[in-house]
Amino acid sequence: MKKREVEASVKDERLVIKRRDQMIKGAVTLFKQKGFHRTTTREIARAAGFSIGTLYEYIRKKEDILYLVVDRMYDQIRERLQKDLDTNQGTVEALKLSIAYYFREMADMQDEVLVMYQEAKSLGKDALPYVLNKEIQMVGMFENVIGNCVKNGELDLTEQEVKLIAHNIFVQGQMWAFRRWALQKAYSLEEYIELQLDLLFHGMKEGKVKLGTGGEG
Amino acid sequence: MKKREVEASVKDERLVIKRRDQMIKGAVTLFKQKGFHRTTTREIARAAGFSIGTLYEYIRKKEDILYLVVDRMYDQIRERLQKDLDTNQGTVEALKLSIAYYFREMADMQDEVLVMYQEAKSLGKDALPYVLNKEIQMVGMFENVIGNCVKNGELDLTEQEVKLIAHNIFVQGQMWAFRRWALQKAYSLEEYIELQLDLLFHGMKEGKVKLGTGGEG
Amino acid sequence: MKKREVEASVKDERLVIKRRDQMIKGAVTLFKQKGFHRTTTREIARAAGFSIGTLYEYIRKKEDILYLVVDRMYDQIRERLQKDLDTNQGTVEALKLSIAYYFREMADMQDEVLVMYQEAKSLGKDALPYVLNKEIQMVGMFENVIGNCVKNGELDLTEQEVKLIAHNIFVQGQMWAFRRWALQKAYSLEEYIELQLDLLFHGMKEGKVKLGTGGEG
Amino acid sequence: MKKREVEASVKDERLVIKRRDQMIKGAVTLFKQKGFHRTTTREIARAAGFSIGTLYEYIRKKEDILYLVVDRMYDQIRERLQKDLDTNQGTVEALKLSIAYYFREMADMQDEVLVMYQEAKSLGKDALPYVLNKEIQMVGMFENVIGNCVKNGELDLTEQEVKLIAHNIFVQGQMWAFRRWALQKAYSLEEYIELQLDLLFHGMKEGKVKLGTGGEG
DNA sequence: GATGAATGAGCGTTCATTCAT
DNA sequence: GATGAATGAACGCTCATTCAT
Repeated sequence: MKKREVEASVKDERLVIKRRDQMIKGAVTLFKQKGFHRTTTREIARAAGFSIGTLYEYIRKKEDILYLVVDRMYDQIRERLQKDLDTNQGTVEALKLSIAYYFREMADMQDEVLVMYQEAKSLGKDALPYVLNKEIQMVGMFENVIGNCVKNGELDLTEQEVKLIAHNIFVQGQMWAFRRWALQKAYSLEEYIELQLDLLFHGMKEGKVKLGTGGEG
Repeated sequence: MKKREVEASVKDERLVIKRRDQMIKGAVTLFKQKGFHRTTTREIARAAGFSIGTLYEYIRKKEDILYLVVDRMYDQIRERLQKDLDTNQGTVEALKLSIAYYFREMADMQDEVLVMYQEAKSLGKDALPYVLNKEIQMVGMFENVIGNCVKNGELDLTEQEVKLIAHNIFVQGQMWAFRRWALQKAYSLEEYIELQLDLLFHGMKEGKVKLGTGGEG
Repeated sequence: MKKREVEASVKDERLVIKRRDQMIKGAVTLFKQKGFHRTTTREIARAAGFSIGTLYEYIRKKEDILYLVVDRMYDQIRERLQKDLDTNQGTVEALKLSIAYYFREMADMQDEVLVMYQEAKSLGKDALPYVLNKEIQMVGMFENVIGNCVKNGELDLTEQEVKLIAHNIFVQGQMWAFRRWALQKAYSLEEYIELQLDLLFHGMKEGKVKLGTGGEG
Repeated sequence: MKKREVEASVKDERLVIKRRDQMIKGAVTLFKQKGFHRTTTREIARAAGFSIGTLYEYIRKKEDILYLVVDRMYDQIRERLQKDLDTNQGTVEALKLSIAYYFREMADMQDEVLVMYQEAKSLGKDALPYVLNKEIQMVGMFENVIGNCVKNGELDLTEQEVKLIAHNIFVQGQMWAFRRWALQKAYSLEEYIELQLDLLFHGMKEGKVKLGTGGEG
């Protein structure tokens, strides 16, 4: 999918990038604090260090800022993840490390993750698909590494299972952020990672009681 | 936690319930389409079938509507879940049925779940804790049934594991709604349920290749 | 000037009077506290002890209530004043007593006076002249008693002076209320009365320095 | 007491003053006609010659306009008065001129005075004391010049009398405005001034009839 | 005669967006 | 290229008034 371009009146490409950096930096801070809707364009301009007039030289609508912010976030996350997964040799051991790495990255970007998940719906009909596509790509990255383990014979999973596991991992990374109010009281990040990994790989452990005999089979 | 009451000017309790039903029904539809912030009070009134003046006879602030919506959802979900879990005998087999039941219920209330998930943060400082508390209670319900399986000896899990599994189940129920754009293309609901149950109970199945040499055995 | 009638839907005259009494009593209290504009018709109805619907059986517009209230106040003040002045024999001594009496009455009705003076302007084009007429009548009462003193030869004043003195007295009675924030800190009511009387009758007392020769040359 | 500042979004001080001038001018006219509460912000903006949006670039709340209006009036009156009183040599003759000057000024600002007198109570809890303080200062100015006459030996008055006379003068200046409906029919301004001055300095003139003998004892 | 639910015009205020300088 | 004053549509909310019961 082609990158959705945000139009700027200013021609100087270098300047556009610089100003948008300032803009995004300011906007992220504000969105974290008060959300997209409660943040005014004036506030963003001020946080970015220039005037409201200047702001509008680099975007067309307020929503463009949200898009720019979300786009940047995805790129950051994917970039880090990519770098890690590139070194992944397709073993279960490496997979575990990658998942743990991903969980830590997401924990590191908690606020950003929250912004992304709560405000993305405010993106217009043209920007949203583009953003969703980015997420599909990221899930795809996990599908690949898990898929490699299957190819290696280290795991025995159908394609459907692989896909769903990738989604689960992806969501569990976000969970740490969007359920922080519950999870972060009960677990340290490392405990969370260890437990989730264990559950991912082994599921719920059965007790010694025989299940077979009666049940509802 | 005491129920946060939304004040109405109208005294007739029956009428209050009826009008709020209309209101909630209209609001859910609108919130789903455009989110809480983009929905105006006039639109909600119109969707509910009465005037803006009448709307404000039944609430005090726009946010009250969101609270009412979210509160209603939680109550519905919990009520249904409660009813099901009450008949749960604390066996693994029953647990599976309950999880499947929960997944189906959540799928049934997709729109509501989406609203809940994306707009809850717009609730004010007094309503939010109340809502989070409701979620804790619901997660607690799963903790209990899983805990019973542990007591029975059918499952062998620590308390921490039980808690996290409950959270995972809870989130996976929501996932079907908030990741519909990906999941519902790839799976039917029943496939989703079956796969998730399998993963929950058995984790990723290992292949025949020996892993042993290094790792954590 | 004919009494401006406020129309009522209810026919029973007795009831109209009774209900309006309740209404006025409640309204005065509220107007004192928050003024006419900040008081809602619902509040007045509640304070009066009946429903908003009933309120409108006895008036036509909110402004009618203000008129009723102001009208009542004037009647009260005038009635009291009348009673006193009726016994006035037209001597200076009696005039002083009447002025003092009037000052005390106005002090007694401070809140009412404030309402009258701050809200009367909100009366419509038809009610205002009627109310102003009442004030002219009251000022006229003072004009009469002062005029009597002139006729008696106890005072030597032109008609114009009499009229202005009557206005001054009238305003000085109100002053105690509308400048309470300054006067009531500096004087007790009796001090105020004594001082004002002295100034009214003798003006500023000259010192012993000769003034005569001619200007300040 | 520190000046209560009304915040403006616009930075250009010159412009702020200019726009507020327009605003105050328009607002006075409207407040005079219909009072503060019945005047809408849109009307004020229109009367000032700009849009509602622009209006709010120069104030924060509707009440700010009232404050601005009242503040401006006080400043104008005091400034003029100050200028006059500064040249006052503390003689009775000069005092008379100053009072006459003050009466004329107040007559000149009738509309403003009316607004001040009737709407000041609508000022909020923070602006009101500030405004009352201004009035105390103005009354204080009269206290001073009268006090000087006492020091000179031209007048023989206690401190309490001086204070009350100052209040009376102050109120009589306003009277011409707020009782215009009666006074301006009966007197020309100059007549009013002459009569009031005479009454202030000499009180009611006694007739030739002996009062002493017995009175109404 | 009493009620109170319903109405909707109208309020104060905000804020994304424009455009002359 | 930068500025910020100006704009006005649109918002949340209030409340005088009506009218079916």
